[in-house]
Amino acid sequence: MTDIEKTLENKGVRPTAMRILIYKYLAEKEVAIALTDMENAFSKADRTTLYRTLKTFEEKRIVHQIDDGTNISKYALCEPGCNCEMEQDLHLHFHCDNCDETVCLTEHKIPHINLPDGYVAENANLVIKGICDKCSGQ
Amino acid sequence: MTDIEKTLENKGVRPTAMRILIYKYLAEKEVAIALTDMENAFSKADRTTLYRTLKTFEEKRIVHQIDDGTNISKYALCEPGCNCEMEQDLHLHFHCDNCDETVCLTEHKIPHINLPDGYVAENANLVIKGICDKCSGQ
DNA sequence: TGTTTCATGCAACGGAAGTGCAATTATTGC
DNA sequence: GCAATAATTGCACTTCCGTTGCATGAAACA
Repeated sequence: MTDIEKTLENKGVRPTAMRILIYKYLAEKEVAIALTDMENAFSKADRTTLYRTLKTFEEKRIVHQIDDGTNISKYALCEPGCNCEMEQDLHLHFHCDNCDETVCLTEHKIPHINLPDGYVAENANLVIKGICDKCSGQ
Repeated sequence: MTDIEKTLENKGVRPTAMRILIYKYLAEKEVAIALTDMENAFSKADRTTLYRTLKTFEEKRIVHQIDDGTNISKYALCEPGCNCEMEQDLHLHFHCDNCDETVCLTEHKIPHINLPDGYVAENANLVIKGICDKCSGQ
């Protein structure tokens, strides 16, 4: 039983062949992945399977969904021990307008914001747009 | 010539009847408006006209686009004198998970973030999700 | 082994964004 | 005012993404 299988079981999802492949794919990518990206990477697999796998992973806190302002949902693996919903684990994301890739900046947490009376915060999403290190470096 | 017509002309768009109506609609709403909302409000007008008007307004800095994580683009009037792209005018948005409305919190600016080397920030989007004052008050 | 539960694949739907083109309206120059 | 030009609006259509229903297949369980 591999590490990935253990991880999946610990999170409460059955480690099927497909899911292990998808997990591996997400693990080796350093950028957030859209459903379309997965379709291209797994041309044999069905769209729905990929979709539902991502949803399952999200539900079980294996990945977190990222909304980078492109109106396309993307996903990235959670850090070990991350509890996505907790304020201390909410990190910001960077979207490069040049290469169109989105990355997690996990070490940059979203600062706490004091809201007006009556507003109750439950989640937060901060996306910085600009040019990423790879694109600006050249 | 009304104030709205002057505003539109100053921003470089011809103040047609349709555009004045749309501007008024946006002005009297306190929440961010999606294209679908406009369709319902202006059942006589064509979707494309509304769509393109919003795009024109956005281009001319009359409205700013808001991405609240619902994967539906919404729009709200810019504050007078606002230059949406400038860091000092980037305010945060609040999306209520109960009533599904999104509001600008213009007095709450997005805090400056120090990015890793090589990353160049050009824009930022911060959305807090939770329960708004109207929904939590009851 | 038979039953149940879960995962996968196929087909289709619906919503939203976007585009091409024709028709209409406004603006400009004469 | 009138023709020529440019901008705006409306209609039809396409594309893309997210999502769901249903049938099949594989795994777990009794």
